[in-house]
Amino acid sequence: MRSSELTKAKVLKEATTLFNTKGYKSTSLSDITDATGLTKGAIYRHFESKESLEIEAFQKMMQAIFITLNEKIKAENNTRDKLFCVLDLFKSYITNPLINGGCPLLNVAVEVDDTNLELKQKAQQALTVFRESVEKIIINGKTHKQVGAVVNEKLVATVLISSLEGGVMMSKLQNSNSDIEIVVNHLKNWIVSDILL
Amino acid sequence: MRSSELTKAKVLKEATTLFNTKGYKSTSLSDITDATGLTKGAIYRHFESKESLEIEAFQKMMQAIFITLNEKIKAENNTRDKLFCVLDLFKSYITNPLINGGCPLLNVAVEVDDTNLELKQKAQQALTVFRESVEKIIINGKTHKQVGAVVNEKLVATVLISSLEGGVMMSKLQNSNSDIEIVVNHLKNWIVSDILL
DNA sequence: CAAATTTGATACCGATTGGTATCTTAAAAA
DNA sequence: TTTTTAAGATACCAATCGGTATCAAATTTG
Repeated sequence: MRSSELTKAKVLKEATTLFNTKGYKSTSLSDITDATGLTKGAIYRHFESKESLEIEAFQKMMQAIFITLNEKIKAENNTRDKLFCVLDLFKSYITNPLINGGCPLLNVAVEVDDTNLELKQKAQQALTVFRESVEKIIINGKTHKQVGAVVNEKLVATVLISSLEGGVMMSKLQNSNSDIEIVVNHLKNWIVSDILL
Repeated sequence: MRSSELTKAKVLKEATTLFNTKGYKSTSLSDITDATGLTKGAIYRHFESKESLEIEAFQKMMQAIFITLNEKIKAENNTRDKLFCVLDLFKSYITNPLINGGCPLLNVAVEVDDTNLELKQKAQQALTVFRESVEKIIINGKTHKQVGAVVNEKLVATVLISSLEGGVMMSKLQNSNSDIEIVVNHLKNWIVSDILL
């Protein structure tokens, strides 16, 4: 009966892709049964509702992203290259997506309203985690004299994230790399000339 | 029979609000009949399908935004203040919304997939119109010696729009003005120090 | 091996979806 | 005023939605 876990993983994997490409509301249970070859009975054995499946899928995506991002950040040993990891992550949403459909956080943040309270809270938490990990790079950079002492880490994190999310939106809409690449290049120049010592 | 136009306008107005707050897919015909007090018969007399109503509603929102934005841009007589109009527009999505639900372009760009081809095309066109109107400010600024000749107008437009759209997303998710205000302040400083002569 | 348990398929549920045919009513044209 | 035309309400449609009760098969456990 070990295959039970495989079934759950399969559902989660296919649902994840569907939610991030078609949208959460637009993805029906039958979309998921079609993609997995399983039946509703199998899905509802592992998930108590569509909503909880949505939440698990979102959490799984964000966890995967944070884990690989943190690994890459840790692998670099200076502030510049750590920050560039964040830029590369967003570029990869378009050029070499780990998950199709663009940034899961952006997708949920825009789709969700006040009827999806729990999913919205998860997205808020994800944004906080993400922002804090950028701020941490800046703070550590100050400690190691790689970042100017007057630099405001909250401002840097907010500007980086907003520009990158907007860049992903634009590139996805235009089916083109050019917007996210313009944004990433500009942010690299900004980091080098205004943030780093 | 004069009321026919009023009825169509009423449907469009309520549908517009619903689409931009709940989302297009999540808004049902009965949501619209509830909001208007009309019946499906009345709605389908004026719109041939839900999809065409979605498209008309989106176009109406973007047109309203472009018209008021262009008026405000024209009312200013220097590059700096014209660019600041664009920033103020995005701040207003959160602080004093002309339409509830944030930026209609962002909402459609994220919700739409390749099953909504026509709506996606309209969103692409809207982004192009928007980008070109920012580029025009920069180009005119060069002509009037208010913008450095080396400034790349496409880069400026892309960076402005992406940052602002991302800022709206963040502020809407967090139910707070702070993110969009940080973004707007940062962009103002950038414009003054790097774009203007 | 036999018994107990879990898994997943089948068949169903009521509610809601977008959409339409029809008919009354109200307004415009004659 | 009468006729014609158009607007909007009613009542319906098949399809699909998320969800569940049930049962057979597969798997663990004893």
